[in-house]
Amino acid sequence: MSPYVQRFVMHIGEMGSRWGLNRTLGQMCGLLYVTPEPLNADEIAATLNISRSNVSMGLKELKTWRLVQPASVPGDRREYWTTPKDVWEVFRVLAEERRRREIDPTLSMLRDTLLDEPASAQDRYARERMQEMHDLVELLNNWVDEMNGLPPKTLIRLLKLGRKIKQLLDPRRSGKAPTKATRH
Amino acid sequence: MSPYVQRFVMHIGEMGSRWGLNRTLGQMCGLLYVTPEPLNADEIAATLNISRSNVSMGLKELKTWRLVQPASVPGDRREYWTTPKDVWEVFRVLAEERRRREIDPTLSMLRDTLLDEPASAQDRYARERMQEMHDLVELLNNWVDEMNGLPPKTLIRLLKLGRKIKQLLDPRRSGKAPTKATRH
DNA sequence: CAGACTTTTCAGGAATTGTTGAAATTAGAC
DNA sequence: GTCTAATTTCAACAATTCCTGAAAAGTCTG
Repeated sequence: MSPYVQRFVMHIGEMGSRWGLNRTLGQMCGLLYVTPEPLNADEIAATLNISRSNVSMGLKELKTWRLVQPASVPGDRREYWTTPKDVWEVFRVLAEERRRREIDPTLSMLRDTLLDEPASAQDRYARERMQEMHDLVELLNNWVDEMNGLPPKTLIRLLKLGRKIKQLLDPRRSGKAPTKATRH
Repeated sequence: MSPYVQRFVMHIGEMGSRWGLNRTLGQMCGLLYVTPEPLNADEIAATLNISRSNVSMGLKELKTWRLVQPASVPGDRREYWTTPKDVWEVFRVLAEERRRREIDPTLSMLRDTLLDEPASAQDRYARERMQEMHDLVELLNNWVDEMNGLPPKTLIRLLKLGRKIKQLLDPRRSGKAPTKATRH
């Protein structure tokens, strides 16, 4: 591994732990992402100086993250691995998986709990807070879904617009008919 | 702690570990969020069945996350604590802090590395991948900054629009700001 | 500044998470 | 089917993270 690549791989490894992966998983991802050809497990182990079994377990977990894809090399029985090379794809997958792990369980819990009757003033207060949290999470979730359905080019255009989007939105209440009478 | 509140607090605790906090930190946040009045450290320790010193360390870290605010109770020397009660505020703070911890360091690393000359074909390939990653992160970062500058109401309106925003983008649709004019 | 009360620090132990080599399993070639 | 190479599993060990009680450091009051 050249120093150039190493700097990147080691950094991604360090960040891995902040991203719900761990150092090794991060390093594996980083390495596969910046390596043009797919690598087999032994190559990964040798490059990162970790055991073969660690690589096996790492790949297993990375599969559940959909961050790693098998590739076969003709005439070689071993399995080769790589990551999606389109960074937008990586980002999308990462966002989806993180939502599945970090948001969805909480949304379920909130839904369940909100069905129960609060039994005291304290519970009623708690319920209000939970309702607000639920509504916010759901709003964001839906929005992400909608954005995901957009063609990438449109999405990029939107992102580049940034705050200017406000101008399209504001001057004469435009877009969807406001169902609630907000203000005149 | 009522079962109603307990369910919420325990869940947030479990999720805490997936959110860069840990179980205790999560529980503390959850408890303070759904409790109407600020609590002092002893109350937190007693409610969550953890040691007083653990609470002290937890509060220390939660302060660095800006998730916890001091509140003083007249005639009581002890410090009382709460979280912001506006869930949007919590969300905004959380997003900022996570970016600071999870994104910013990587952006720096990418900038630094991209200044270096790649020395081989492999390095040049790696550089391309890094450049793309850099550009994506920067685009998203800028966009988040822009959105943060928007008044909350506008932001909510945007989020609710979802994919329909696309219609506003399309120039052919109707020259200027395409108003559907459903106003009375 | 003494005394009472509160918060913070920190070294050591507990718990959790990560890593490994050896053994078991799987899959392909013959 | 056997033989061989590749992969996966798993129990034990290692490393890291978390939690605690005891002690130190603050802080307010008179």
